[in-house]
Amino acid sequence: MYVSAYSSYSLRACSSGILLIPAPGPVFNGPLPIRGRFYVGITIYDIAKEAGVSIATVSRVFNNNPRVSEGTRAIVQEVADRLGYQPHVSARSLARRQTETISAIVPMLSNYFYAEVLKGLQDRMSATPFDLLVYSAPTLDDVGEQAEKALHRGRSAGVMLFSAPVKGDLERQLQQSDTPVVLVDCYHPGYDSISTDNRLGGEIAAEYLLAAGVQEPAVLMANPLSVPASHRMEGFRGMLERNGISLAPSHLVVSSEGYHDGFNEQAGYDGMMSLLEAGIVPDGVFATSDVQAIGAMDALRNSEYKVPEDVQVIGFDDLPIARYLGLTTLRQPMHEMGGRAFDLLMERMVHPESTVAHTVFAPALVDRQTTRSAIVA
Amino acid sequence: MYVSAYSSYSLRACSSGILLIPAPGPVFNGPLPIRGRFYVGITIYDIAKEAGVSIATVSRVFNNNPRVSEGTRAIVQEVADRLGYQPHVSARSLARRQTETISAIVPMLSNYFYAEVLKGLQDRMSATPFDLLVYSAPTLDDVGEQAEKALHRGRSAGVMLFSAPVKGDLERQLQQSDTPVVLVDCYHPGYDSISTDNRLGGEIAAEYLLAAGVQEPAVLMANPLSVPASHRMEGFRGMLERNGISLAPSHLVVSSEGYHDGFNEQAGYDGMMSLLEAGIVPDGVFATSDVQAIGAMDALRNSEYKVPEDVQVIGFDDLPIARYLGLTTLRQPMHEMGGRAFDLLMERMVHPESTVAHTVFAPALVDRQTTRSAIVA
DNA sequence: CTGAAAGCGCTTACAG
DNA sequence: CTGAAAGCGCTTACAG
Repeated sequence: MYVSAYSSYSLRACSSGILLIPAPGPVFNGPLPIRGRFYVGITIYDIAKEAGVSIATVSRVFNNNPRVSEGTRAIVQEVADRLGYQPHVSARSLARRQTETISAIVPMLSNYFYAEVLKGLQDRMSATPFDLLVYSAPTLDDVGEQAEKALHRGRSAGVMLFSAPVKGDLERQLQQSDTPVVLVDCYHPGYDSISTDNRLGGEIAAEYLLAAGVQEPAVLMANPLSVPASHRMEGFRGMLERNGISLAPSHLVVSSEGYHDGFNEQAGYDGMMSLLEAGIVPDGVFATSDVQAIGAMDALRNSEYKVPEDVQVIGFDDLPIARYLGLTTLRQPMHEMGGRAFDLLMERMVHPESTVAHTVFAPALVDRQTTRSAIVA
Repeated sequence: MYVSAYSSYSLRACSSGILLIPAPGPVFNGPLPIRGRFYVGITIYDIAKEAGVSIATVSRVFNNNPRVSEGTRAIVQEVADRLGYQPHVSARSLARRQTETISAIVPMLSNYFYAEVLKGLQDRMSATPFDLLVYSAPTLDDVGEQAEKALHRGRSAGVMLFSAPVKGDLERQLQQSDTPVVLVDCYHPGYDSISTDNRLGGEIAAEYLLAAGVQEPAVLMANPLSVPASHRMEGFRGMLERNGISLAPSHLVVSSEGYHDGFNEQAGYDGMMSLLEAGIVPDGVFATSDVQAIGAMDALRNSEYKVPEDVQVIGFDDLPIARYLGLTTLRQPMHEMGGRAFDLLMERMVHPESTVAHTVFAPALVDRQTTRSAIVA
């Protein structure tokens, strides 16, 4: 494979006709639209003066307080529009003792599972006044650090914590905070949560592979610190055992990457290669995520094994891409999970004392071409 | 294909051992860790009183003001730690006239290109005190709406606008704002920007396909309102013409989806199918994104065409997944783009009046197995 | 090195 | 329906 190194280049007209401008050197001479980092702009005092009312009245019209006459409301509105007034968010938050932003702490944006869940979240949020702060926490230490920021006083109206084991310091952090929390893809008895039944998913995968004639299954697992990955594996292994087949330690390959890594193509590729290099050729592979399955299939292809003829492969997640790759997998309703997570958070904000609720989705088998049963049927 | 409908279920112990709790109904009886949506917690007044100093002094130690004696600094610190004090972000922003959050307006999180760029951004940001607000703007109207929120007074120290045509209302919005802006994957003479040379990418794709023996190329393009997609296509077509080959209108299929859709697998699939159904079987296909290429390959597979033997395929982006799919493509340095975008924004915040700079990356050809030259070589 | 005071831009009882 | 005033929790000259 050949990769020409990319480079950023400057100071020449490139093929697209865009004039490239180096950091120093005056090229653009038009008026600079940017003035600084300080807030300027007009306040309620400006519009109060202009409209001939008090600031209280101005504030009332912007808060849709009914106790403002139509007349004054109209003139305030007109002045505000003309001057391009907009409330200052920090001042408003401070005075209201309430903020309109919520935070999501996710292991990494470049994990497509999270991208999909966040998409669902955003779609649901778009009809609300809330803004979304996204914190990235690839390692367990990062989770604590980012949680600290997200739970900062006045920072978030609520936080959604993704895929984190809630115990120890993190558990303490959450307990000390008054911010509503919902857990996504993880569990703790004290907090609302939304997840899919990972054990059940593993069980379904095992049943399915068994029915498809697999006799020597292997598991490509992400980092064992990941609770979802562990549950998927345990469900799989348990169902195997209930069918009289045991999962040999040699057939369980675990990613050594950081706590929430191992959910990527490379880990799947490496895991599959390590199996193959050890002379192990399973006839069925359960990967704890779709991307791992994709990596594994690449390893199989490079080693001249055919999927599903030689090796059947099943993933987990059902990313949109899985469909176009013909990947058999267990679907998590990612979009819906994001939307529901937001609903739960709103519910908790409105009723802080209501009973904690856990929503668990059942994963659904999506039968495609990387397994044999589809062919048989 | 069979998909069992997933469902959320409640009130039974599921296989994973998690007790499912319905929304109403008391099951969790432990102490509720959540108390409400209002800020509580201790302020500088509390710690000033406890430490026997003024609030000014407390503030100074938290702002690392050197003019505090070591002794008082130590006691204030101790009291603050003991009481678990943390500054209130809104109060601080208001008083400082400055906020520590920046905003990114992206078409959609579920487009993996953005997920990768944002990852690069986050990685760079993690060493800074800044937080990231993510706005999602799938349609052109949404862009205006979200920009309005992101540019709200006091909202963002800076905003990064992704893939949006900066003209008309949007241009006006930016001009009226004092917030530093950097453009990512788009261009305007008045704002710092970072992008890749899309036309050049198209040209390279054309040259490459031609060299690989393609005689009847086709283009699978995203929505024509997308400037990057248009430039890629134009570069491709131009280079073809310079080589005496013209791109017939029948061989240019354009997605009819919304302004920033068409960058997805389904669009690639549908585009390829429409070609095939019209009896057109190109021997080379340039897709304006990797995911479109993946969709197209699925269509080809379903129609029993072999890649690259019958049809060569080249994508754009070089998502991590492309490598494991053997997809030949043009790489954009997504991670680096995110990091650089942040640097540009910081630079602009510090030097509001400095010359506008445009950074353009040259896309790099990554030669893999969906084209023939790799095999020939 | 430290404190009193004004101010950041809103909201919201409290009177009228 | 409207206004004066206090307050949200900080920061930052200004004095000392």
